[in-house]
Amino acid sequence: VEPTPSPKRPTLTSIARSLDLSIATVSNVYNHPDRVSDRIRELVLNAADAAGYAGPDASARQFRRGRADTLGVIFTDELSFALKDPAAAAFLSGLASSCEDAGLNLLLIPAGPPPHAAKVSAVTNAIVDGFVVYSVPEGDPHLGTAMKRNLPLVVVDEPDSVEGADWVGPDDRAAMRELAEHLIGLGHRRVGIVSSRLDVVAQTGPADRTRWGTARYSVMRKRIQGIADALSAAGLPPSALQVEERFSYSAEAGAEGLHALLDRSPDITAVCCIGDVLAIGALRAAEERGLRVPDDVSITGFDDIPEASRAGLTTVTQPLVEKGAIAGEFFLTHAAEGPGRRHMLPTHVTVRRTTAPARH
Amino acid sequence: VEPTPSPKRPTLTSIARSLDLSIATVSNVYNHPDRVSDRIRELVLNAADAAGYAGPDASARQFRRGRADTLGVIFTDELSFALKDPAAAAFLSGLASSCEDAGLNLLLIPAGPPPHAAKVSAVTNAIVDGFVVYSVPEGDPHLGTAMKRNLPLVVVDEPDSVEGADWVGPDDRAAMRELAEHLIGLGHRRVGIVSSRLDVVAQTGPADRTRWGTARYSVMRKRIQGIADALSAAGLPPSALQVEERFSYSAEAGAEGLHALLDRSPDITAVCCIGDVLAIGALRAAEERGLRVPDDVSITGFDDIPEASRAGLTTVTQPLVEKGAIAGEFFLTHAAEGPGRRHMLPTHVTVRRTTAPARH
DNA sequence: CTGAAAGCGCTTACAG
DNA sequence: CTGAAAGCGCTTACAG
Repeated sequence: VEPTPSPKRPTLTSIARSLDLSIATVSNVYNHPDRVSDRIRELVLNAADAAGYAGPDASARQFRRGRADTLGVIFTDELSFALKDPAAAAFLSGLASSCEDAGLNLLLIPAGPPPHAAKVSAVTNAIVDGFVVYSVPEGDPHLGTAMKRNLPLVVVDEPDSVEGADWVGPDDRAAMRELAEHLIGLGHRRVGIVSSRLDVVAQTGPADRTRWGTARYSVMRKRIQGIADALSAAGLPPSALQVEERFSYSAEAGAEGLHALLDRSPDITAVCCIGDVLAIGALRAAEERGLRVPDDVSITGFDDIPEASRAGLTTVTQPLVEKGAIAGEFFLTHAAEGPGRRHMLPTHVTVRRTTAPARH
Repeated sequence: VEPTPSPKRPTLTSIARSLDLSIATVSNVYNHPDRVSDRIRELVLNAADAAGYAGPDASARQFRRGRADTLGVIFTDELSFALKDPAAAAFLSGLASSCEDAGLNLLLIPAGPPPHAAKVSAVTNAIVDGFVVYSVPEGDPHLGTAMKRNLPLVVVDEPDSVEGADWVGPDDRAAMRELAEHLIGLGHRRVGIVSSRLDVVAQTGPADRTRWGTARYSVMRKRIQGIADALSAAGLPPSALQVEERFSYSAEAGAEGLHALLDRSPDITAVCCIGDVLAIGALRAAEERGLRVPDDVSITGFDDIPEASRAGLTTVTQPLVEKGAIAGEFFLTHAAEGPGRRHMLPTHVTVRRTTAPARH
């Protein structure tokens, strides 16, 4: 009489042994059902069921096969932060649609803000076939870690040029310049900008040219640069531009930013927010001050999230969902088409109800 | 003279061999740096760098250790779909915040709508330490697969009672009843409901009592039931309630729903949308019809997403981010506190600017 | 259709 | 501080 097997977690081996079959056959039941007789298949499935065996262990399987069928996504911020941005959610939604078609899972990797980076990054241990890096600052340590893993890498938005990576994003500078030209055309001569943090080293309040000109968040830098380009092309002095920096990217920050800007420069007639979420908050802040938009101040955003159109916000439209889909495609076609591809997303200025001629 | 090793991907073993060290020592350099002399550590790290070795292979490591440090999240819909709902994004954000603190990654598993379920579910192969299932219909096959894996399981919203799982969600029925009482108090006697799909088997158009009473999406069922409760407690006949079902959960669907409802029952004075996203669309549809809200029609939502407050929507407020955080906590404390816990989320009716006395 | 065998790359006691 | 050895659970040619 054999001893009854101890009540451990069942494995392929234990199922095989209990049935006096080889593990190869049991494996085939799950992986190549057609290579196995009906009788055996049923036998195995029943035994598995009885033993509470849910099929081959996922991590042993993945280890053995060498493919994770998973794409890792790295965000700038804490995940919990990033997901509050509808633009990021839209991006993720587009990415998910590429992945679903290919049967890929998405692993969200909480990279944490650079300060945390002393510890081993979750990027090191992520079981993935490649990475999509969403908008991280230049020199980000998680990006560095991802690069070392020698897996396909797709960078979204920033940093601008990462060796061995594909890239997808808009031309932030040109897009924002076009928006500023719209404003200048309306007669605006004093422009304020509300930005979320420009650099890894936090700073709140007015940001001078040196500060924003060397920002390691290159998307922010370029958007501001685009406005500066337009202003200077119109012959306006550097003082025509005021930048107010906040730490977070939220409606609250946008509201604070607008207040700060108008408190210190009451002659500002147009406030460009670096993103729609900030602009939504700025709209509310203008109302709090008893200012009518657009009659008293013009306010603009960037991204064109769904709420922007409902709020009538004038903004720069970029294809957010498509951005995610393209990032997914880049990963999927990485082997065939190699790294180094760049996909510039089309943008346009969408004029709605928050911009109007400057009041003088 | 030894042959130079072939240019394969470097491994712990190849690094060890090239340095004439044991693999245990090389492993220690990465896993227990303190157990290793400075000299050896540097030696190994340099050799690894030169060889392009990024550290122990993630999946071999995970296989060996037996812990994935990853939580799997299963959504009802295609992921790409789910992420368009700000309530889901807020939930995920809360979940991410619990996970970040614990150093867990989040694996988003595209479960796909039930029709797809014939194939092997991604749930089977997901390398995770547990699952959070977000609002799936009763009898969902992915949920069944997840249950079989014998891992900690947390169910959010629905289904209602899953054996061996923890649960977190609001009391949908009571919450919606309270909202309906608010409406009845304002004199409304004919109420329309716009719902996204009620059952796995799609159907668009009017949903009769049998349809919604047996809906496998229990959240929808309960919310409708809550309104029916209030109406019947007020002595109103079943015909006081009209339900319009759409397939998707989107602003467009909400707009279509409102139009359909008012086309067929022009005497409806209040439209309850089963969620805020639908309500946002219904608001727009009312405008399209030249109806003033709330003077001509009252419109309500459910969830209280950020945009709801900006739109002035009267709705049921539930703590969305907290819901995610609690789901994360449940997973984290699963071992200690065992399954079967239920956390009922508090809700309240938030009256804003889209409800007013009924026009007669 | 079924099975014996090799081996994926690593970590962990344990011994020295 | 360093190393020899066992083994995690599985899949895949290959042979019969």
